[in-house]
Amino acid sequence: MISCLTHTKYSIDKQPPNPPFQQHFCVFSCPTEEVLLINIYEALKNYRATKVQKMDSERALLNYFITQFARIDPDLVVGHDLQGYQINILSERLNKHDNQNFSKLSKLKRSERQVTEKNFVCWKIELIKSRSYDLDTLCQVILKIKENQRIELEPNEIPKMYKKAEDILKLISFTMQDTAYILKIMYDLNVIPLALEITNIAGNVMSKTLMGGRSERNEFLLLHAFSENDFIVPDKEFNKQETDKSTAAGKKPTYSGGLVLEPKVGFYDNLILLMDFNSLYPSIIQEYNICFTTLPISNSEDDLVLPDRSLPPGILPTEIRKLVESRRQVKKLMNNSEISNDLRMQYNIRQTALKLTANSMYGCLGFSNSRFYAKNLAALVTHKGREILTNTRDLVQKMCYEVVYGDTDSIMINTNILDYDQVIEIGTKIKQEVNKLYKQVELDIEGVFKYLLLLKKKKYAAVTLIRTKNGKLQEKKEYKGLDIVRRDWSQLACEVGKYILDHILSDQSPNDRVNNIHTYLSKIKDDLEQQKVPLSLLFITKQLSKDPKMYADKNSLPHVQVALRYNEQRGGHFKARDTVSYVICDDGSNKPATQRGYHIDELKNSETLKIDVQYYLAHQIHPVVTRICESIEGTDSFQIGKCLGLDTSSFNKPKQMMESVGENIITPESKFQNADKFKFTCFVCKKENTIDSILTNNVPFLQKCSNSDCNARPADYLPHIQNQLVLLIQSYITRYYENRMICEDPACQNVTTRLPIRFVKENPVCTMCQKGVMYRVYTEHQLYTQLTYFQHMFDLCKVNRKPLLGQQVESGYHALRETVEKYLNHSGYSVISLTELFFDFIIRNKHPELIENDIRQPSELIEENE
DNA sequence: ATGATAGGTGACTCTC
DNA sequence: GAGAGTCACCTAT
Repeated sequence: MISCLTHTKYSIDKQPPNPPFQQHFCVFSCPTEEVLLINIYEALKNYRATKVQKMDSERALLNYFITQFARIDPDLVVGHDLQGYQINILSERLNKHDNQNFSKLSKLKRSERQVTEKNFVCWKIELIKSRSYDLDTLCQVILKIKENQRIELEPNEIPKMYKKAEDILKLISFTMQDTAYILKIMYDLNVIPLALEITNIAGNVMSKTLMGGRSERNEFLLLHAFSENDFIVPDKEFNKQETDKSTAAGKKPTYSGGLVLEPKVGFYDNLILLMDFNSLYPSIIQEYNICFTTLPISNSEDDLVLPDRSLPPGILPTEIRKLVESRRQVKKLMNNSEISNDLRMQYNIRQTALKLTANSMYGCLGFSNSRFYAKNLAALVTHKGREILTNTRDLVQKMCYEVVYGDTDSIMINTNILDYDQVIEIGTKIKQEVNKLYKQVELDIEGVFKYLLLLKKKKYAAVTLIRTKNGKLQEKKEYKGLDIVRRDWSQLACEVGKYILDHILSDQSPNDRVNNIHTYLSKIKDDLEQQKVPLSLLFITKQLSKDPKMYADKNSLPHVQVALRYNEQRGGHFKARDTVSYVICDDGSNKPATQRGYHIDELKNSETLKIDVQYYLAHQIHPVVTRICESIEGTDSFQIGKCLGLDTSSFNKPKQMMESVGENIITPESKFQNADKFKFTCFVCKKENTIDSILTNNVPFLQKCSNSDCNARPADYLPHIQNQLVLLIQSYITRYYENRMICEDPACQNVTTRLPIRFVKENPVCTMCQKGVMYRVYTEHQLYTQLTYFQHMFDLCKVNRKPLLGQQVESGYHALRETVEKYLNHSGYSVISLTELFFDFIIRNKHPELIENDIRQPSELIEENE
């Protein structure tokens, strides 16, 4: 069966026509002539939706189609999965019937030497991102049709549809409907206008644009540019690289790329400023005049010499400049409020095409099969990119702002404040400072995060704030790199993960957050066990990177096994670059989960297969949720496993309470509320200065004595202050080593400096009342907090709005901070866990001189402490 | 055959 | 069995 829609006046540079097509037909023949469908002609008489032709044989069907195709003589043919499937079937059937009219269609075959006039839309393009690219999914994603609105038949079901006249009519409807969907998808994506714009920019052949391959477009653009400037272009074969034998998968990078800064992992509820360089690589090429005409070309990554500054702009930078300038002009035209929507759309497509072209220039420099391959140029671009990012980070840090992350062309800055406008102000200041250093490269404010959960390099979630036209702040969630944005995790795992993230990225008490999460997980477990979860949420989708038959080791690759079996048993046609969806089932076997993947049709047609609930709990939901909650207090892998009803016996023990975890959530005010303030006497007036922050009434304490009658500048007698600081710190340390312990029972109040022998769990039992547990009067934690407080107080970077400070004052603070840090670095507290500190207790127990004299039950010592 | 590299994760194999 | 090394996928930029 073949169905076809045609439009004879389609404009490639205008909005899609309405109605979408003018003529239509459907032609079919029955697979076997044994089936006598007496009533089919009768049924067709009443079918008015389209013109239907019933042919007596496949040969006649093909003849009819070819005649119609020749009559229509299309310039553009649109289909879904044409290349590699539909066209192959057509040509195979034509060959089989040795059709004399074959030549009329020969233009279909790319192998023909004759230049093809037909343009086939085969764009696999970057126009959309989708979990899968089968027609059903595309209809849902692009046309927004509902999940079961379109009927998709299993390949093996189709022949059965020819046994009844009413089924044939259904089949005709389905096919016509699909044809209309395909056309609508192409219209909605603006495929042709965009391809036309790109083609006009690059100066290549439009059919090649539609066939994909950026490197050829890039090649044409440069060929035009070089010949206009009277250069001799490189021979097509000149740059041919040795074909890498392991091209399929084992492609190793040949030079270094972008720099990714080590993220300061955690949850932030301050405003975070996101800044990035606009089109960094195109800007670098212009900034440093990187071109084939300004530098020698080599294949060595080490040749990183900049062009002489006196050289005139090269061809490559000039071409990029033209693209960028055109785009700027088109965007200006686009924002004119007086133009029609038609024109605005056209401008928008054009500026998109210009951006895509400018951004693809760098990639082609590093592409080893490009005619303009120049590895050293590509390496120089990325080298400069790394340098710029590093310098920017250092500069921002020098301005006393905390950089928490950055990737290739962006940095995230923790502003430590909550006011949106102030953050924008800071961003503007940073922007000005950075942009002083470059002519072309330009840093800009990209956004402001209200919340940020930073998990790993390239993995984070955030709530962005956007200022709307009426001045209000709008929130928008963003997820980057997390499991929940990947198609190789089931939608169930993604939705559970998203739910939990949304709870973390919201105003809730930490307690409510964790409780909500745990309750939700238990509910999901119940839903899954009671089969309340829709099957479609359980699909796991993976792409075949090569033809399924070409995999050497398919045992651990479920999607490959499913594809092979489906092709073999159910008339499927999975091939290289197709996506395969499968579910993990309990099939009664003991095989590993990787060998229990099944296609949805296999599950539906089987009475023995069941969803493997355990797999989804333990290998889909658990890892996804655990990773998201990694830096959230109050839950961990063990807890999450328990909620999901997993066997937790093999899990790692629950994490030790670490002081550093969640530090970002605690404000300095609450953290240091019990710490002592810093005091020093003025060298001149002898009055005591009490310091609780770096500034008092916006005046730094090193600038002015707190005694208003005293005119001394404390910074002038810095050594005096330093010495007082040292004595103070030493007094705290002495207090810690006094080892004074107090009984928890207020009625007892026993105080001792000797460690009792009897312990209950980790706690020593009071020597006096024999009941209460004893605690240190001054703990290592208190000492550590005290020292950290001083460090914090002398740290200029912790001040949000720094007034202008003199050099002497600034270096004074620096010296005080260093004094504190000398002692802090000596302390093991920040690196040693509490467990090890308790071990320290035990060691002391083995020194008799430290132990109470009245040892009555020495055996307990061994027993308790072993 | 048809821009690039950086990075995380799961599953397997091999080694000690 | 822990760990390193490999492949396969998918994503960020």
